Amino acid sequence: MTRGDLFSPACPTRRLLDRIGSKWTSMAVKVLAEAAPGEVRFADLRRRIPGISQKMLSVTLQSLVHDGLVARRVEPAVPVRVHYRLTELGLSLEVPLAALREWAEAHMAEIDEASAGR
Amino acid sequence: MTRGDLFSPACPTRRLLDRIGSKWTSMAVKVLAEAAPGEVRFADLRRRIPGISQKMLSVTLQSLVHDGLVARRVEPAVPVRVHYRLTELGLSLEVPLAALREWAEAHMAEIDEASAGR
DNA sequence: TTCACCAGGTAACCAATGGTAACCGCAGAG
DNA sequence: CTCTGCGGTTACCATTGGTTACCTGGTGAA
Repeated sequence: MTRGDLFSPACPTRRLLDRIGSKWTSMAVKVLAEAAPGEVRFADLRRRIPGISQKMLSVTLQSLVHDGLVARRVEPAVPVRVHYRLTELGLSLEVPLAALREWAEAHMAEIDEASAGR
Repeated sequence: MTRGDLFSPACPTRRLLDRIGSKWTSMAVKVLAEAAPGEVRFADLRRRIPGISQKMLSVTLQSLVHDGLVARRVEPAVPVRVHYRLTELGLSLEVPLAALREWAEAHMAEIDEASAGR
């Protein structure tokens, strides 16, 4: 359907997953949630998310800020410091997300087993 | 990293989201969960997931079966009928997923508002 | 006979995602 | 005077994900 597609206004879940399901978002949210209600600086986030590049961290945070899940605070210090923290909305998302995380930690081994099995 | 990349063995959440976060998986799981513990046939799924193509439903179901979240049963009838249902693992995933769905239904409007705002 | 249905498979294409590398200005350390 | 760290941005590429379109092969309906 290349056309207008008025469908799929439905399922907000998919739209949510489109936002938080991208490669690095869940890890960023996790790190920010662990630090909540404190803030984390850009470079700290980078260190705590192994393998992420500056660009990807940047765009990931931008989208989270854009969606109102993360707040960005610029400290006008000498080399400018930028602090990130979860908003209230972000913190509320943390609840179901933590449940999903627990499930993942408990059951991903079974998925791996099934995937490897055949 | 086109190379081996030994990093990111961590965060099972991201690996989970890599699997269930793709465009159609969440909707397929939802439909199967609504029908659980009953089964749903291919064409029924196709009708209940507006906009999905045959191919995408096919590959989506394949990956779910591959990951052990969905079971596939072939009924050797005249034009062969294929039935899908959530496995126990899939059903257990439904719990945190339902929580995420509830969050999405309750709060996506706020995200939309924030996104539209700027 | 021709059509549509069933459950897919295949091929080709296109857009979006993700990744690498380089660059920016500014500061303090050496 | 050069190097590093800070918080990005930009340009460029490769890979992936998703899409349309067409194929199969057997069946019952028109």
